[in-house]
Amino acid sequence: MRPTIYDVAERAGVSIATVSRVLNGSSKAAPATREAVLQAVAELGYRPNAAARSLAGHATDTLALVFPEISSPFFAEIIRGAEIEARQQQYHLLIYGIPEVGEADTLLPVLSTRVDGLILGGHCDDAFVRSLVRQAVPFVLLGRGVEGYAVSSIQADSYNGVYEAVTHLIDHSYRRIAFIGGHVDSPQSRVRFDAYRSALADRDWPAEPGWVMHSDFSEAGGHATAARLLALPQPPRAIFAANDQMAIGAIDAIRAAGLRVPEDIAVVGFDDIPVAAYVHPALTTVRRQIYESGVLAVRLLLHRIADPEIPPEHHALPTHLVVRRSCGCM
Amino acid sequence: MRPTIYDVAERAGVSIATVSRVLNGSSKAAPATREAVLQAVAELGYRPNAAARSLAGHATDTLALVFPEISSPFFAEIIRGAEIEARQQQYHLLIYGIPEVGEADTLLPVLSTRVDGLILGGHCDDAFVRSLVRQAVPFVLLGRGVEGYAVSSIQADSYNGVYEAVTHLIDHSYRRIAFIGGHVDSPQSRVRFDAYRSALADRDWPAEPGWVMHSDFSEAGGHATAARLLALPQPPRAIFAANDQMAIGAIDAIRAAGLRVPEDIAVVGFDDIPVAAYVHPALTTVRRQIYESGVLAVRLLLHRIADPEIPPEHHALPTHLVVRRSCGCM
DNA sequence: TTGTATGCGTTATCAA
DNA sequence: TTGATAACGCATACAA
Repeated sequence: MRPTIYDVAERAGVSIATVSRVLNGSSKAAPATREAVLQAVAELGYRPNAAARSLAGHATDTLALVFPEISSPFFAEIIRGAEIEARQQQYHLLIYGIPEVGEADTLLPVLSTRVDGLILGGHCDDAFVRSLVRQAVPFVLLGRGVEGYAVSSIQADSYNGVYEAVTHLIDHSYRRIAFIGGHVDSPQSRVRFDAYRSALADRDWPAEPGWVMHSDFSEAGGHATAARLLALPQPPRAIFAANDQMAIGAIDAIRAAGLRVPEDIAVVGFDDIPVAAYVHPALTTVRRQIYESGVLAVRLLLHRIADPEIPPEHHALPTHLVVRRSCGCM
Repeated sequence: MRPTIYDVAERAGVSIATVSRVLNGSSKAAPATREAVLQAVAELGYRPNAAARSLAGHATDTLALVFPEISSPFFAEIIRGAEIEARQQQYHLLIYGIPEVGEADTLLPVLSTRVDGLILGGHCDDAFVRSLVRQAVPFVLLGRGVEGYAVSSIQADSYNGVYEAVTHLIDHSYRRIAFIGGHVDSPQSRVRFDAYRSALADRDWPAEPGWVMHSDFSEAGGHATAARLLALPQPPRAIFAANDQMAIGAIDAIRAAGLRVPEDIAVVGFDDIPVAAYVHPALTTVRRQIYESGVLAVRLLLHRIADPEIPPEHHALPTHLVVRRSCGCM
């Protein structure tokens, strides 16, 4: 049987209230008793029971990460950042994948009693976000925002990143620049498309609805979509893909068609996932601070938990183009 | 304020004991009262408090995943499998990264009260494993085994996978086959090296200590190690890397040296991570059931939790060579 | 500064 | 089949 606070109290010759106090530092204890308690704790190897503690103290010291695709390189890196920061802050991290948008609703009731707050990543409908706000569950949005609600959010500055990437292609005189987006309904995908369109418009560059396609953020999706682009009567000379996985898939499709990257078609991605620097040709891409997003999400959430009244913060993390070989400009 | 079991009892006109019973199905309740309780639960939107439940019931319904590198493609995929299976079994999943081997010891005491069991992945010293056994914490080992203890483990059948890969290279007459291992002290790395050596020995194939190097399972590590291999007076004609990330790094190094894959040097990896099929040249690699490992780990752990007395199971999941372009045999 | 006593929301034991 | 009631292990208001 694990030692309880009573065992510690007895051994130290004090009451359990005193033990609790020195362990939580809630109020002063005489140095002597403090020492006695600490020693008893050490000797017994006592660890407070988390359930009892949260039952009495109304805090779980636990956060939840709720994501659509846990295992993509992008989310994996976010998880890493969140986990490290959470641990440093003495918090624990629960993880949930929600392949289906609707599943989040099922999850919430089960979850809500086990966590102090949650980090919501990727897509999920506004109705769900609203219900969270209504239930006063502390949470932050990662990778998306929501209009009209007081919710903290962290996003990459996609607009500027994409604008820079497309402008880079224009500056190197690539005409016929195609765009492969993610899920059509994703707000982030929308922003990136807007940036793409604006970049073209601002330079009076040729634009064509046929050069814009939407996929699903996967390598296979990028491959298939690029293949469709190549089959066009007027195929593109450059492709911007809204994430690196699709870009890598696109490169594969281009080569499979017997063409070369970047000589025949240039490719630019988005994210700068770890493998981007190692594929061939090395991927030119828009770097964003993935790991840092995870860290920041935890910090913002902890702030909100500590003081639910603080005004929401909206962070747009900087992005910048990393020029490698796949765009043919170096 | 969230409704408690008392609110439900009052609304249904029964005692809290009855509410608890119908919710847990522990013993029979009259259909009528059962209905009344369920209705009250629905109307109130009642959800049992997890802390109270585990305090009274001695179960947390939570598992922990303890890994060295959360964000590698390999572990990310394991997490995905474990998360899906855990959720299906109504369990929650905590996640912890332990970059330093020693950190596991610090983690355990904090962890132990919050989970019913844990899944240990990657490296951690035997002393730690022993202490877990001593403390009767239910756990399973993922990706490694431990000698002399009654612990369930799940591993890929690395030996046969590597043997098949190296034999494949031999069959295609590649002489001078190099081996890039992971951390020298990793048991898995050792097994893979043994398979490599045996494959060569069984065919009386040239072997050379200089062709064996150890790295760290990362792309950068694979790159650096391959570069050292290329600088040898007698550089290898083929490289087997103990995971795909190192293989991808190695390909990059080979190209950086002005050589071609597979024409000048063939490369084979291990794992078959999702991106392996999309890099160039597409990576020939030993596929193992990563996702399935995660699922199986949860199942074995749950068995062990349900009955700590069951004998440990050791699973060696099948592997097989997936021939793509990087080995030059197709 | 320290101790007593109560409550947190369940499950489980025992009677009824 | 149901209902009191005692744990479960801790935090904390209140007393001393």
